[in-house]
Amino acid sequence: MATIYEVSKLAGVSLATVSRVMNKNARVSDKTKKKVLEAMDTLGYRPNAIAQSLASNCSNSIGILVSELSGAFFGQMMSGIETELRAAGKHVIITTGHSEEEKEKDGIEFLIGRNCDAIIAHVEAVSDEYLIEINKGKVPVYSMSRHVEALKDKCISLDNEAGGYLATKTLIDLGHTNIAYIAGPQFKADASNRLQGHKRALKEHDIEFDENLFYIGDFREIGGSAGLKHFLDEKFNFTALVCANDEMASGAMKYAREHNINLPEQLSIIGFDNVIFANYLYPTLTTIDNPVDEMGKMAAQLVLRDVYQQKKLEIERVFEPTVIVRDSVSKLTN
Amino acid sequence: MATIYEVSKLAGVSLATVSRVMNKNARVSDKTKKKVLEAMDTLGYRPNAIAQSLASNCSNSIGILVSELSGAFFGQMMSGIETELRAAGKHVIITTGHSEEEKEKDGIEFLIGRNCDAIIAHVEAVSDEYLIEINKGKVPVYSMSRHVEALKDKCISLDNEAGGYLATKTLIDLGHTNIAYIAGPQFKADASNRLQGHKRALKEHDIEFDENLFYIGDFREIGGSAGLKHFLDEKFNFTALVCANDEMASGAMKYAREHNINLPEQLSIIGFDNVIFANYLYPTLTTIDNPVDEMGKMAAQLVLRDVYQQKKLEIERVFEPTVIVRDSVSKLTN
DNA sequence: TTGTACGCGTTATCAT
DNA sequence: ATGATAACGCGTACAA
Repeated sequence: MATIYEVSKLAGVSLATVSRVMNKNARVSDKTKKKVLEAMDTLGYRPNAIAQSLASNCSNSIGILVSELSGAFFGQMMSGIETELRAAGKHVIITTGHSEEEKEKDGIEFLIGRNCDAIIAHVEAVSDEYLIEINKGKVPVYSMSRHVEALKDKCISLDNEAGGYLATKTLIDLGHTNIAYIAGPQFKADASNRLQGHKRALKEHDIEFDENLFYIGDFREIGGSAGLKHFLDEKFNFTALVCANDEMASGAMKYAREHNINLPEQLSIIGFDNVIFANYLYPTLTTIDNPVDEMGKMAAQLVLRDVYQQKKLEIERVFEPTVIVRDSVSKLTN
Repeated sequence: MATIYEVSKLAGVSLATVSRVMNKNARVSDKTKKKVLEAMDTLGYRPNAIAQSLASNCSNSIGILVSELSGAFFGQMMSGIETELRAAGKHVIITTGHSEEEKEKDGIEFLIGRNCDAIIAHVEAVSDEYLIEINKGKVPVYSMSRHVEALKDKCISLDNEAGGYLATKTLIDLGHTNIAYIAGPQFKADASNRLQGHKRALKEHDIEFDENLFYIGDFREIGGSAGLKHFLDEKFNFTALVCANDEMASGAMKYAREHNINLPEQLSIIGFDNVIFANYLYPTLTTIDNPVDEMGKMAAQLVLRDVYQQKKLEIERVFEPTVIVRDSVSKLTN
């Protein structure tokens, strides 16, 4: 691989001049610039990113920490981030936390050790205090889908409480009053906020929260099946079901079909996230839209602005959820 | 951040010695080793990965190129790769190619520019020749899900032809003879190989390949809906449908339901890949298993062995597909 | 506008 | 076993 030194020799200029034409900031005469460019071309010169990083103390890489690499939710999120960052010539280093405190911390320190200029993390198990503490260090850690007041300038999140409210309110407006709820793991901030929204909607309509109609799932299909099975086995009375994400809704729908429950006539189901396959389920899933790709894009822009002093776009930090009405929910008929 | 220099000063040894205790290869006396370790500890020393890379000419990072970051298929693939690599202390830099030749080349060169020690690529648009050519360079490029004979030591792939054969054969064995086929984009090697397998199965059973019952989709849900719509609009006669991947099968199933076609009584549908949601569709999707996560893991092991001289595991380069029987396929009843 | 020289934090090659 | 010292490839004051 040709180095900057060889380029300078071929072009008959100094190392510094070559460096200057690369980092367009300094002024170089057109003549010499042309000579250098030509030399680069004939040598097929490619700057060594590692050496650049070492000298400039800037790696042009952004660390991303997600819970899982698979799953529609994270896929869309990563996609939003990477597209935006790549267009700006940055690159992403991706690793996983698996929703476990130790692994999440490991992941973040791993990314710091890799000299990332910033980290965008979707963490669920570490404490707010840890996030605050780690942010006192050199590399800024941005939080996705989780709001920490002390770090609000570094958070991009959906108003999950409003989303949870919206989901339940949608069912109530259709006449349902016996509404079961399958929640996500409550140590996860978004899961807990969604539940709070659910409770607020109930309260607002004088419906008492019923522990019997509450089940904590795992945000995966199996959690939805297990939750619905639980409610049915116990013969509890309900006409509608809120699932705290679409995967669980899918699992619940599968279980319902296997047990000959007509959807949505006998049971209305609403999901959360509006992942891609929600529109291909049967019946198509009514759900709460969670624009994760947009949020990922926004997080990337935030980093570009704060860390690399690029652009000056308006940053939207808290996204508002909306209902996507499809076929899995119907009016309560007596 | 403490540097190796400060550690050496505090421990009262030279830079070289500190470096030696880090890279456990060389022999250092237990006494000095202990001193150094203590110094590192009190200073909270963390080696600078960038500087290590520059000096050792090894970045400990592996580039991954996928078509998309979202989608069950790529999610599982990345997950398999990352888990294995991370456990070995390596990290992944992920970027996308979007199935377009220019972007795929861009992506690969981007990763090379980032000094990746190796690249694992799922490419679809670039030519075999390009892959061969790029592999003459310093950084080895491994290919996922695409077999290139001249590069067979660097390829991890599913026998897609056998899979395509298996899918169609499954239907034939159930009595179907009018079998429609929705293919993937034919410039993609896996799509083309699956189709070849389909044709072989037909031929083997003296069924003529019917252009009318052939449609080229896009590997996404929409392609499946469009394909089935096409066949139905033209009123072609068929009792079974092979979709070259599960997404298209999902799209076709949705379209079928919307047009009151009973599945699988009136139409048997088989998919390909066995992505996670295949088991949550209605009816649950019979499909060809494609162990992408296993293949990702294997690719990672291959890199670990060839590039980092780790382990000496047996590498499995070509995986055999199997049928996963579920509910979307039934016997032909006259 | 251009060139010189030093620094970035390691590894690696010699000596000792 | 340990210590100097030269790379590694580039950015950047400072000088010219």
